[in-house]
Order: sequence, then C-alpha cells, then structure tokens
Amino acid sequence: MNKPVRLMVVDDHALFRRGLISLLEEMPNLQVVGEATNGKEALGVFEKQRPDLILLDINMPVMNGIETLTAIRKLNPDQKVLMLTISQNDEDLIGAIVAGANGYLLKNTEPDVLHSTLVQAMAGNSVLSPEVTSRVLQAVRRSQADRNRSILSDREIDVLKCLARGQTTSQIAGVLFISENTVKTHIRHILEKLEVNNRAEAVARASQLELI
Amino acid sequence: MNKPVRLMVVDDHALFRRGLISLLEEMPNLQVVGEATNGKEALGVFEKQRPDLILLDINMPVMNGIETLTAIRKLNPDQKVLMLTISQNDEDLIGAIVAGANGYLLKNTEPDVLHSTLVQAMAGNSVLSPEVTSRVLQAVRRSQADRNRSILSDREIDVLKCLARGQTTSQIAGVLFISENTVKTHIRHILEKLEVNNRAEAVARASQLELI
DNA sequence: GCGGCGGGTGATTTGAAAATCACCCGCTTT
DNA sequence: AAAGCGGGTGATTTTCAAATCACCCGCCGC
Repeated sequence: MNKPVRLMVVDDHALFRRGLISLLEEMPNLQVVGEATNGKEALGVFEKQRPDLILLDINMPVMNGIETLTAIRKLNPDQKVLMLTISQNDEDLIGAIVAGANGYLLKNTEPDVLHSTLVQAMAGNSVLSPEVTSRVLQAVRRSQADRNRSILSDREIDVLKCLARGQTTSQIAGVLFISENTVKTHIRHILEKLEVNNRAEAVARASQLELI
Repeated sequence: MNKPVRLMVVDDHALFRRGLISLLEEMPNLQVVGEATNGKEALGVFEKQRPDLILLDINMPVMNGIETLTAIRKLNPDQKVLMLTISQNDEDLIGAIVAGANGYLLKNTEPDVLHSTLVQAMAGNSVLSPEVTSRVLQAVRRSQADRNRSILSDREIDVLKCLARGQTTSQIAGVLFISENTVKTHIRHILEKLEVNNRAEAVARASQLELI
C-alpha cells in the first residue's frame, strides 16, 4: 500500500489555508504535513518537513510565491510545487513557469478536480487549470509571432507585400521609389531567409507565418 | 435538455477512427456527425456538417492536420478543433498551437478522460494531455530564456560575471584586458538594459534572469 | 588632501546587417 | 530579334549596435 502524499500548503489567508487543509485531509492518500503564511516561513517549514508536494500561493507578504519557489528550487531542484492562486495575469503565470512551477492552479478549482490534479502532479505531469491552459497557449502564440516577425526587415516586408499583390519587380521599384536591382536584392534576401525557391513560395510562406 | 455535441473525427487509420467513433457514440451527449481519412476530405465533410468540435489527427497523407486546421480556421475562426495524435515532437505541438488548435490530446488518453476533456473544450477552455502540458511549459521556459539571453551582449555578460564575483572596475579591466573606462561604459549599458540603479541590483537581476 | 571607488556624460572606432545599385543569363511572349 | 520578366552574382554605401576610451564628480577612508 502506498504511503499518503505529504503536502504542504502556503497561503497568507488563514481561512482559505485552514479550509483547504481540512478538505485535503478528507481526501484519500493525502496528508498535510505543514503549512505557512508567507514565503519566508514556508522555507523553514519546508526544510523541516520536506513534503512531497507544495501548494503555493503567489500574492503573499514578506516573500511572494515566485520568490519562494525560486528559493525552494535552489534547495531541491526536483521538488514538486504547484502554484495555487487567483492571479491570472501573464506576468505571474510566466514568472511561475519560468521559475519552474510544476503546475498552476486557480482557486476556483473544484475539490474533486484538485484531488485528481494532485495525483497527476505526483505522477510526474505538469498541471494547469483550464483557463490557465488557454492563457499559456496564447503566450506561446505571441512568442512565436514575435520570433517570426524578426525574420525579415521592414523593407523586406514592404517588398513582400507588393509581391503578394502580384506586382512585378519593375512595379515594386516604382511603388517604393528604389531601383529594380534593389528590389531584386531584397527578394533574394527574402528567399534566403524564408528558405524558399521563388516568389510564389515566399508569399505562401510569409502568409503562413502571418508576416503579411 | 441540451443538444448533444456534434463531433467530427479525422484520422487516416480506419480501425482507430472507427473504434474511436464507436467509443464516442456510447458517451452521453456526444454525436459523431462526420468522419474523414485525410485533411482534404475533412474540409468537404466540415463544410457539409459544420460540427461543434473536430478531433483531428496530425500525421495524415494528402493534407496533414496542421494544414487542415489552418484551412478550417479560414472557413470559421471560432471552430473548436482538438488535435488527437501520437506525436509529441515540439514542431507538431507548436505548429498546432500557432495554427490555433483549442487543444492537443495524445492517443493514450483514457476514454473517460477524453469525455471530460471534450466537455471542457466545449465549455471554452483549451485542453492538453498531461504530458503535453509539460512540454508546453518547457517550450515557454526555453522561449523566455532565449528572450532573456538576447538582452545583453556577450561582452556585457563577461563584465557582469566579474561584478558577480565582487570584482572592482579596475580588477575587471585587468581580467578582460580593457580599460576601466570601457568597463564603466559596459556597466552603464548593463544598468540601462536591466533597468536597475546599481551594480548589486544588476547582479541580482541577472541572476534572476539566469544570465549568470 | 589624496587615493580608491562607483556613477555619470560624451566621443570615436569597428563590424555587421540593412539598403542600395550594376550587370548577366535564360525563358517566354510579341 | 527584341522586350519583359524572374533569378542570379557581385559591389558599395549607410546605419546602428557593440566595443572601445577619455574625462569629470561625489563619497569615503586613510
């Protein structure tokens, strides 16, 4: 028979923390072995109890959850930590992920869902509340868009837009007030950077990358 | 009483597809209204049936899942599409996310979990298989690390590492074979880029960003 | 008062990417 | 045969960030 999962709960709101602990202790295979009201206190309790899994709020006085996570990571890089917060802002979310959180749960999580989520986390998976998953995917999209946008220079984008309108080298030169040879050089660089072989492919590729 | 969710399943493997459909039709509040073996065929079925939710494989002949998703997005930007695949490689995962997938599920998903996941998706949330969540978080970390790494030049990092060792401007100049004034200029730029006011803050910030 | 230190302003040089242009060739159409 | 077009090679200039350095000032300790 497996030993129960040893949990630690860190939250500055006493009613929430105590209520959560009460719920957790009613759940099968879970045992709350420690609690703390802020990050500083959490580090002490952590050193003493060495729990299997930590539920960690973000907005706390003295030392916030992300700073606490960073400190815990230094003490034990493999420690499982799930953020449990009301915050859905990107700075907190990305900050927690980058700091190495194994999960990010919102406080609107239903108790039975929390239980299965803890089981998932103990099984080695990262876990997110549904709304958080959506935000993370948005962040991935933005990041990729930024990266794509830096492939071509502004001038190259200008030329590409003209190509997309079906304009010839000569017409593009007229539109942009540069010589045909300059347009051709820009096109050459565009083909190189997008790793394509001709103008049509370049336009398709740029469209795919949402550059035009 | 709510109408059942109208699903469409796209997968080139007949046994998997038919088996999945059989499972789905036994689940409450779900109705499979269409199926296809590749992306091209899927577009035709999609136009005809206009399902509420599409389960879409990635590796398919004729037109892969990501290309199909992109085409479907053009037809209906709000269409809910979940990838259902065995692929865990980052290119497929990021490609699907960027193309606008509402979720990315692996074929090792248990049927009951699949059902609740479909309910989540219909409720407006993005959904990921547990293993995929971990990969996405890793991708976010890498992306952020890349972004951080580009803040400072190599030389500035050299100077910062010396600062972290507690070296003075004069000592750093000796170590790097440059003049004190050059060191000071690098430090000025470091303070500007990290948006801090002095060396100690710079070292703390850089450590936080994992630049040193 | 001087030396050592950090913080500040300003300047010059360097290197690489961006932006520019000339010229050549093959293919297609007129 | 000539014109128009796309694709190719090569060159020069411009721009900007990186890297370099000089000089000044205030504070602190000796």
